[in-house]
Amino acid sequence: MPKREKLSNAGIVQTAMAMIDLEGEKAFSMRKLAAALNVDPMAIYHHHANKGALIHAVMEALMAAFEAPAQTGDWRDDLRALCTALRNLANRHPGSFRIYETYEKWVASEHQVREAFHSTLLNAGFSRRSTVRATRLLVAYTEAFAVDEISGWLDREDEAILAKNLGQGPYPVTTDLIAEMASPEPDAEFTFGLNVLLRGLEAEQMG
Amino acid sequence: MPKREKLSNAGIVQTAMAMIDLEGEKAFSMRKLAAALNVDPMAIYHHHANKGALIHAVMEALMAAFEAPAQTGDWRDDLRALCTALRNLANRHPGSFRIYETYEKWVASEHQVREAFHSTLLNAGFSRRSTVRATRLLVAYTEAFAVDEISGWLDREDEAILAKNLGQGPYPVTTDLIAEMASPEPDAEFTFGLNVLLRGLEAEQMG
DNA sequence: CAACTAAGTCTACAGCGTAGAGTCACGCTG
DNA sequence: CAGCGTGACTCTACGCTGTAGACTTAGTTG
Repeated sequence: MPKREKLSNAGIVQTAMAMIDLEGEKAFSMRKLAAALNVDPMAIYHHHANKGALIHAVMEALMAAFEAPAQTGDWRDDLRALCTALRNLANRHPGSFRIYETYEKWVASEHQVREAFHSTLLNAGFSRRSTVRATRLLVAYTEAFAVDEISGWLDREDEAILAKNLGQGPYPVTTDLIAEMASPEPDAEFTFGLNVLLRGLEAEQMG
Repeated sequence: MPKREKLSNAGIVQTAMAMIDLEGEKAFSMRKLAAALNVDPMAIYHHHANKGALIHAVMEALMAAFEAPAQTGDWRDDLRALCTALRNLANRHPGSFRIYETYEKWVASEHQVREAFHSTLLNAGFSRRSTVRATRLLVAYTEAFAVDEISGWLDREDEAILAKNLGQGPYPVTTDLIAEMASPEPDAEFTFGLNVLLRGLEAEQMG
């Protein structure tokens, strides 16, 4: 009998997160996780109360993996860096992030992310209320963008299919814009939104 | 034997959407749907190939239920109205919208939504590229905001728990902002983001 | 050594999606 | 009118899921 590593709470979470990121949430099951850990399915229940609790632990680990960039003194650059870090987190953990996007429960470690936005905005002179609202705005945009990105952009093949389907359909304007919609440059797409947001926030900061 | 209404493709989808909106995706199953329709579970498979196809039909119905407001001539007002309509859709169909937010497959009827944004922005004088990008930005923000909203804002009770947890924790700035985070006015929150976006887009329109 | 505890295993159950075969009522053709 | 095909629905059954509860085993402490 080959001696096995002892199960650890964190080890289980790490393996679970890896499986979810690779195969997606639907393909993930306690039994497959147990098989990957070379362990009886029920063994996991000695470390996590049930599947829901395990998923919650994965969410905590996900947000804990956020790496806040150092502040530079330029709040625009800092916010750009923060949003980019969040986007990078999503790309590193697509499956988990997808769950996070519509996760209902409060995840404690996500306050690490909020803290970074809050302090940057307060330092930039935003009011307390605007700081909270701007954070919500920036995080909402970044997360939704990242989820779109994870799901994959329209590629040339999709473009052709789409063109065919929309053909002489009821959406002439969109049909006409198909070429622009098939974007090969997600970075530029992301930056565009960020620039619009920051320009809008500059005005808010003054007012 | 009580005579039953004949099953219809659309009727099934409608019932399924209602169940998902009321109970959430996790609680939804083909067997429960069949029970609600007073029918054998397998009967559904004569109208939809499998559960995935049924969910897809629900997604199509969801986006088809988007009601585009009439254009007024003021592109800012029109974009505001479009985003609000999208937010309203989410609130009317919280469970389905939550699925939509991270749905990977292409949903044909969502082009109805894009079409409205595209034509408004093009008419306002945005370039073709900026039109597509601005649409992505506006839709991303609105959808993510709506999902947050659906999940429920921090209420007074959460606020107390949060305050206790963050107590003298490692997030002093966020802890200090708890009062501002417990928002009783989602409309104001949404409008704040919208205003920032539109101000940022005005600059883009000029440049 | 005995007793307790924690970790892992085994068995079992209800619920899931759905394949495949069977049943039944209807409308068409001869 | 008889026969028959066809499509809608039902029944049974299979493999997968999460997990409760009893059991086994290893390690620690008195």
